[in-house]
Parts: sequence; structure tokens; C-alpha cells
Amino acid sequence: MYSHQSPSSSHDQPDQPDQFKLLLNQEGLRLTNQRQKILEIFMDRTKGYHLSAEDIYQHLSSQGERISFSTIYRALHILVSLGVLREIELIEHKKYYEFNHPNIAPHHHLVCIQCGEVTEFEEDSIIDISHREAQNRNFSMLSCQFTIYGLCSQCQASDIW
Amino acid sequence: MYSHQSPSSSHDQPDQPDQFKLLLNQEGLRLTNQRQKILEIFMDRTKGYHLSAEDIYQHLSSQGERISFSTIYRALHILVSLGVLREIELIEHKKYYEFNHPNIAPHHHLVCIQCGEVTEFEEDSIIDISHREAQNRNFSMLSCQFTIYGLCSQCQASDIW
DNA sequence: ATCATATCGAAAACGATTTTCAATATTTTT
DNA sequence: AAAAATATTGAAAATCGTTTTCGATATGAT
Repeated sequence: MYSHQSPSSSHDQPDQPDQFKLLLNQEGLRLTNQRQKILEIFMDRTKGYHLSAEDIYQHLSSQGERISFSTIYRALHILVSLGVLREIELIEHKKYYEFNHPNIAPHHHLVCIQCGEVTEFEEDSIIDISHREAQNRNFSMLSCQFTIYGLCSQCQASDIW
Repeated sequence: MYSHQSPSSSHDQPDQPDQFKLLLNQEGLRLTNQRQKILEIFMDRTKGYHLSAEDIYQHLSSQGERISFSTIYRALHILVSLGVLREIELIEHKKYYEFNHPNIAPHHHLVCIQCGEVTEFEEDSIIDISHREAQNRNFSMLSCQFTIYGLCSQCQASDIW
């Protein structure tokens, strides 16, 4: 079981885990051990920006943490609904999640269909276009996804066709 | 080889089925009955622009045609690889196909996440942006997909939240 | 403590798609 | 026109990422 006195209560600095706890509690949800571990992975940018459920499972397993896919998927859904994560589908049939830092501008993706490398780019006009097109049709826009598929320079070089 | 006197040779106007046959034959493939039926659906625009495998199955079934999903999926893949159809993923985990009329400019989609209504729009700057971003990163662009998700005017009205 | 509720993991279910495989159809070769 | 080679078919099983079910467990509130 977890310790009674939260490890963060001894700090002065506002503690991110506590913020997440609050967010979850507001919805009657709990910041469990597993959910905390998942959040830690997203906050550690060295582990990648775009993580799939599989990636998370691998990360935690390699640290010796035992977690089930059901728990991972459930946590991801919750975190998306709370606005903590953003869900994107870079490869068909596979969802990726990224930390939804509110200060970070919305961005779009370039995907290499060979090696799977993902690069981001920002482009304000995309959002402008989206808004304009949505308005033209009396749509209320909720989100948009713009993805460019191609071959990265390395994969272009290694391809002989 | 193919029939000696092609049924279209009596026409002056070039016959589309024969063009498809040619296209397929060039790859050692055959324009079978089932493939022809599928093509007919796409050419009849009153049946919708964006069709899923399920849609095609329903259309053919309602006409009394018997066809299996395996055949539909196989045909769709072939037609995409030949450039006859274009594949898009408007809803997660579900692919739609549209006739890839070469004279029609590339277009993008607005999807109502409530009722599923799909509207198209053209916007040349999307392609321009794609090319620019791809070049910036030494990507060779193969395709891009831009989709705006939101609520259509009707679904906005019927929603009380 | 006790009760209500949230969460967990394992395993089964899902849904769209893909593959396998034996039977059938079409084309090409004789 | 038969035989041989090849492509296509449908039914059923397999995939794959994801979701749900369910009984066991953990947490939070009274």
C-alpha cells in the first residue's frame, strides 16, 4: 500500500503529482500508483513525445513495474478526457498519446511510412484554415489533424526502387 | 489474350470498363465480375463519395449480388494500388474509399463526430504547406491527410450540453 | 471498522481488416 | 479443344489494437 503521508507534502515547490491528484479527484477518480507511473513517463521527454499503449507497457516493464494493458488504456482515456494528454493517430489503427502542455502550440506531424519516424511542425495557418472552413459550413470545430506521410531522407537513400 | 473484338471497339467513345480491364491486365490481374460491380458503385456518384467496405457490401447485397468481404477488401486494395481509388480514414479504425478522378483536385474533409456527415473542401494552400514542410525536412512527400472534426449545425442544435 | 465506490489484472470480446486454403474460374499453352 | 498455369473466389480462422467483463482488491468516506 502507499504511504500515508504523501511524499510531496514535505516540499515547498508546488508538486505536479498533487496537481494531477486534484484533477482526478475532482472527477471522483484516484491517482493510483499505476496512473502516476504512466504520467511520469510522459513528463520525461527523453522517453519520447508520442507514445503508444505498447510503448508505455514496454517502458514500465523494463523498469520492473507490472501493469496490464487494460489499466494502461483506461488511464490513457482518463488523461485525455482530463486534457492532460492529447490523442493522435499517426499510423492507421494505432493511437499515440502526447503530453498536452497548455503552453505548447498545436502542432502537426510528418510521418515516415518506412521507419515510422515522427517529426512535428507548427503552422498557424492550418488552424486558421480549419476555423475558416468550419465556419463556412456552420461547423463547430473540435479538433483537426494534419499529417504528412512520406519518406525521411534516410529511408529515401536506402530504398532502391 | 483478351477478347479479340472488344465490346467497346464498336463505340467511338472510349469505354471505361475496358480501361479498367487494361489497367488490371497490365499487372497480370483480371477484371472479374465482382471487381466490375465494385467499380460501378464508385462511378455512380449518387451512391456516395466515401464508401467503406461495409457500404459496398450493403449496396451489392441489396442488388442481390453475392460477394464476400475478402473479395471486397482485396479489390479495394488493388484499385488503390492502381490509382483508381483513394483511401482515407475519416473515422478511426475505418477506411473509406473514393474515386480518384484525376481531374479532381485533392481535397480534404470535415467530419461531424456526432452524425458522421462528411463534407469536402478544397484548399490549395494545404498542399503547398505540405510540400514546404516536407522539403524543410528532406522528406519526400507521398500523401497528406487533413481532417477537421466537429459538430455540424444540426448536431450542435440537438446537443444540450 | 464499515460501507460505498474506484481500480486492478486476466481473460474474453470487439470490429475492422487480413490471411489461409481448398474450390472454381480464366487465361495461356499445347 | 484439352491441358497446364495462374488468378480469383468465399468461408472460416487469424490478426491486431483496443475495450469490456468480472471477480478480487484497494481506497476513501462515514
